[in-house]
Amino acid sequence: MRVKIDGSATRAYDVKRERLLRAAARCFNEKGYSGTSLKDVADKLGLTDAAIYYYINGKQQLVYECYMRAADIGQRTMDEALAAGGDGFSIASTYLRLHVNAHCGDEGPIAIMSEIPSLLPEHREEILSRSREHSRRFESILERGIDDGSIVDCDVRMTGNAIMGAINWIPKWFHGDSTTAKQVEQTFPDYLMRGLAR
Amino acid sequence: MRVKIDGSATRAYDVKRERLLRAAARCFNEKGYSGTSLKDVADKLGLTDAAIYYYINGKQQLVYECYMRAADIGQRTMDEALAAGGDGFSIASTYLRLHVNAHCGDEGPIAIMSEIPSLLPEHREEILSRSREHSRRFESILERGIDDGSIVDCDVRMTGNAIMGAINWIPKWFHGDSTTAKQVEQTFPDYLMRGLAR
DNA sequence: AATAAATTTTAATGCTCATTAAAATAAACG
DNA sequence: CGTTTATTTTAATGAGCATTAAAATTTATT
Repeated sequence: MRVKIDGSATRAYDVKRERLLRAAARCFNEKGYSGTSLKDVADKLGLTDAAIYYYINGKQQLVYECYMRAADIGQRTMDEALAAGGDGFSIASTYLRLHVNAHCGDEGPIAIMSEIPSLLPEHREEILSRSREHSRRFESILERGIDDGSIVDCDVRMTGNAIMGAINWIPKWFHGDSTTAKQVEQTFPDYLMRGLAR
Repeated sequence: MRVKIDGSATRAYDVKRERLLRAAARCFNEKGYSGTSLKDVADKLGLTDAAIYYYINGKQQLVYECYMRAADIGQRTMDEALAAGGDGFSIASTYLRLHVNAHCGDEGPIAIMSEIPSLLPEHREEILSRSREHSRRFESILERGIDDGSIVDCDVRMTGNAIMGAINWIPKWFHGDSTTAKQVEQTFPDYLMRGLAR
């Protein structure tokens, strides 16, 4: 295991570690946590399975960090959308555009939280709570839109579930070609938002 | 292994076998194919893992049958919606209602095809082809609606992906309480269809 | 180049879990 | 009851895979 001296110490290491997280996220999204062997992940990087342990503590740590990274990105996306301002409808719209882009764009694949039950109890609690917080924030955007008249009256919990589901399912069929990526980014937010418009 | 004499021979056996498929589908939906051990499934039935082999040939056979069952139900749902008739919009609407109900209603959990890569090659081909066929049929309903003016002009491939994703994700958060089931059945088709209306 | 540090590999180890065969129990039937 | 048939369990086998330690290799430093 490596010890970091200071923040600037090891750029190369950090880059490779990030690459590892992305490769893992892609594998997990495609074949599930348990369906992915460390060899699968290592193969994508041209490494041996054992080499992964130089960057991370084990497989559980790997999902955990993938999920945390996804939570971070989701949170940032939400912050950004709120900062952009506007009525509820346009905030939600901005959020969707950014979030779809996070899945399909160059930021690389972000992990979908499809196997919470496979997490270690101590991780599960934290991830689940962040995920719930994220849903709650999205629902409150919908509520705001309903209040300001920009979004049609609806069950925000269920509608939120529908929208998030549509997005979370993307990695199941989208495998990263840039033509399709553009289609997704243009179509998804449009369709999902049309269902909310008054 | 059991040999069936004739169609009517063993009612009890068939019932238990069906129960097994449902228990497996629920487990697979929650924890993924590889994340589910035969013991997990057996526990839900009050059996030992080995007992499962009395009903089915192995774990691969189990997913295969779960996925086939899902494909059967999806196909029947689609047939029914088409038989009900109407313009494209109302066919799509009927289909969504039936399909959401298949996930949340008493028909029990139906497997979502979230781990195609884990299937044996000979199974994968068949399941994948049925799944594609199903998508194609749904897209053609959307096209029909666009032609007859009941559905807004859109990219049917992407819009179909969005709708199917929203539905496929349901089992990730819905765990079978009947109050929520009603909410889903009332809200989902409504929201998903509003995005298609002209 | 010589040494030190960083990175990766090889080669075990052990655990989980699917699978199988044989034995045990339960149900049906005469 | 006793005997056959159906169902389930116990116990053993073996494959796959995460994990670890030590060795080998590559990269940086002087």
